[in-house]
Amino acid sequence: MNNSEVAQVFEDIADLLEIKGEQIYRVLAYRRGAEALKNLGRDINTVWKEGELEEIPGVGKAIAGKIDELLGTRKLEFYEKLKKEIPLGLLEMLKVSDVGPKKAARFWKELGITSIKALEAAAKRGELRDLPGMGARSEARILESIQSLRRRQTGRLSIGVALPIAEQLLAELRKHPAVKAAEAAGSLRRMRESVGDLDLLVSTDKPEPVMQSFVKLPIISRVRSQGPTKTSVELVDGLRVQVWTHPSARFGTALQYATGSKEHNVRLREIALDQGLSLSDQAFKRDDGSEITCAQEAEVYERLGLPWIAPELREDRGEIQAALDGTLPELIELADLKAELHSHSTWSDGANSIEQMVKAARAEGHRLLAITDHSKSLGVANGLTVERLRKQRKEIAALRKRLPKGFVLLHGSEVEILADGRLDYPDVVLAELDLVIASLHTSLRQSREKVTARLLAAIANPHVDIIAHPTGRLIGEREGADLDMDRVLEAAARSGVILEINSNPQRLDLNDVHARRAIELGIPLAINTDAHHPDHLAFRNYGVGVARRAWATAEQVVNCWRPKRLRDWLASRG
DNA sequence: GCCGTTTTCGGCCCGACTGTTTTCAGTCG
Repeated sequence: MNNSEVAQVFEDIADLLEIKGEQIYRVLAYRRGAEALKNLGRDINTVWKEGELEEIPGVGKAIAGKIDELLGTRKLEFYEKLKKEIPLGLLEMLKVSDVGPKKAARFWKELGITSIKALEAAAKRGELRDLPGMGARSEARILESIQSLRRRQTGRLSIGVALPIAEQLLAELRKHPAVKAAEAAGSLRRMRESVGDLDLLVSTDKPEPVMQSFVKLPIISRVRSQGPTKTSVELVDGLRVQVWTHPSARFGTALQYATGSKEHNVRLREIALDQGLSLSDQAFKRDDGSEITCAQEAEVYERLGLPWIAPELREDRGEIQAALDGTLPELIELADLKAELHSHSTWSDGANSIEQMVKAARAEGHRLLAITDHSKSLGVANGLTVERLRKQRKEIAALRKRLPKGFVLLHGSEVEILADGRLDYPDVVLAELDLVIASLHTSLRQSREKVTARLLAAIANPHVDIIAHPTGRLIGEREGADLDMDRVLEAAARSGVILEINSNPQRLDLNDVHARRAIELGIPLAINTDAHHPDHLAFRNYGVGVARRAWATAEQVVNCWRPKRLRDWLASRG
C-alpha cells in the first residue's frame, strides 16, 4: 500500500467515527494522521521498516500500531469492524453539501438511507422534512446539492483552470467603486496543484452593494448563501466560490485567515493563545475583550513574534518552527528564472519554428533557451531520427550567428526512455548534444520494479542531464508511473542529475512533496515549461509555485543560474 | 488520539450563515 492509500483508510476512519458521534478530537487526530502521511515525502513502507512511524508528527502509538497492522497484514481489524457497523455509503453522502455526520447518521438510522441515490429518492418523496431539525427548505436544499455534486463530479480543479477564473472574478470585483482591494486566498494563493473552491477576499466599507452586484455576474449559476460578510456561490461549471468582505483595517487578519491552510492556522492560534490572545479573521482579542486589528498580513505574524511566512509554505510542514528558528528559506521568485531548458519546435510536435521560440523566450526575459525536440521512437510526436537531429543542429548553429549577444541557444533533445530502459539514441549521438533530457512517455503501466529500473538506468547514463516530468502523470487524466520514488531520488542524488519540475499545470511533476525531498537530498532542480507553443512559456509561474511549496531557493534551481555557469556545468557532464 | 521549556492529564480555533427554532444545532471553511 502506498502513502495515499494508507491515508485514505485513516480519512475513512475519521468520517466513520464522526458519524458514530465519537469525540471530535479523536476524529481530528485521525484526520491529522492522514494528512501527515500525504505530506511525508518518503515511502511509508520504508519508514515502517525502519521502525520510525511514531516519529511522524501526528502519528502516535495508536495510529502507528494501525499502520503496522495495515502494512503487515494488508488489513485493519479496527477499520473492518467500523465498516460492519456503519454502511460505507454514508461516506459518499458526506460529499453532499449540507449533509454532515449528524444528518447522515439520522437519515440512516431513522429512514434506512445508505446512498446518495436513496437520499435523493427520499427527498423527492418528501420524507426528509419530517425529521427533527429538518424542514421543507432543508429538503429542497439537499436535492439541489445532490444535483450540484453531479455537475462537478470532476472533483478538484487544476490550478491551471482555476487561476484564470479567479483573476477574471477578481477583475469584476475590483470594478465596483466600493471595493478597495480584492485578492484570492485559500489553496489557490498557496499554489496547490488543484483547488476545491475559490476563496476571494474583498476590502470594502460597503459590503452589501458589493455582494449584491457580485451575485448577478452571468458566470454564476447558483447562490448557496448570501450575507454581507460572506457569500457562497456556484459557477456554471460547478466550481464553488466564497467571497468574504472586510473593512480595510481588518484585511490583514482576514487574508491570513482565509489563506490557510487550516492546519497552519491552528498552529498560529496556539501561539496566539500562549500570548493570551485569541486570533480570528477579525482581529486578535485580549481576555478583556479589547482588539488588535491588522490591515496588513505581515502584522499578524509580527504580533506573534514571527517573520511573514510565504503562503506556499503554510501547510504545517515545519514552516512555523523554521520561522521561530529564523531558518525560513529565501524562496525562489518568478523573476529569478533566466532560462528555459525544455521546449519543442515544429521539428517534432511543437507549433512554432525555433526562431519563433527564441523570440518568445527573449520576450519572457530569458537569457537562454534549449530546444529539446522528441527523439525518434516517439512517432506520434514526429520524433527526430539521428539524421534529422543532426540537420537540426545545423539550423541552430546558423541561427546562433544571428542572435543578439548574450543570448544562449542550446541544442538538446528530449530522449525517450524505451520500454526496456535503453535510451532512444546511442551514446555517441547523445555526446553531440548540448543538453540531454530523458523522459518516460510510454509503457507507464509497467510494474513498479520495471518502470523504476528504466528510470534508474537513464539516471545512471552520464550523458543524461535532466530527468523530465519523472512520473509522467497527467493530473485528473492519467496516474503517473508507479515509481519507487525513494530509490529514484537516491540515485539522482548520487549521479548529480537534475530533476525537472514540469510547469505545465496538467503535469506539475515532480510534485511539491517529492521536490522538497529532492532538495533535502541536494538534488538540483529545473523548472521547465515543456513549451510546445510560445504561450506555454508563461506556465513557469505554476512551476515556481511547486518549487516554492518545496521550499526551494533560487540557488537550488538551475534555471536561475547564469548562462555561463549552466553551460560549464553541462559541459562538465558526459 | 496526540502532545508537552508552564502540563503524562487536560487541553485541542473561531465565526458566518441557514433553517429550524423560541435560544440553537448543523455545516462549512
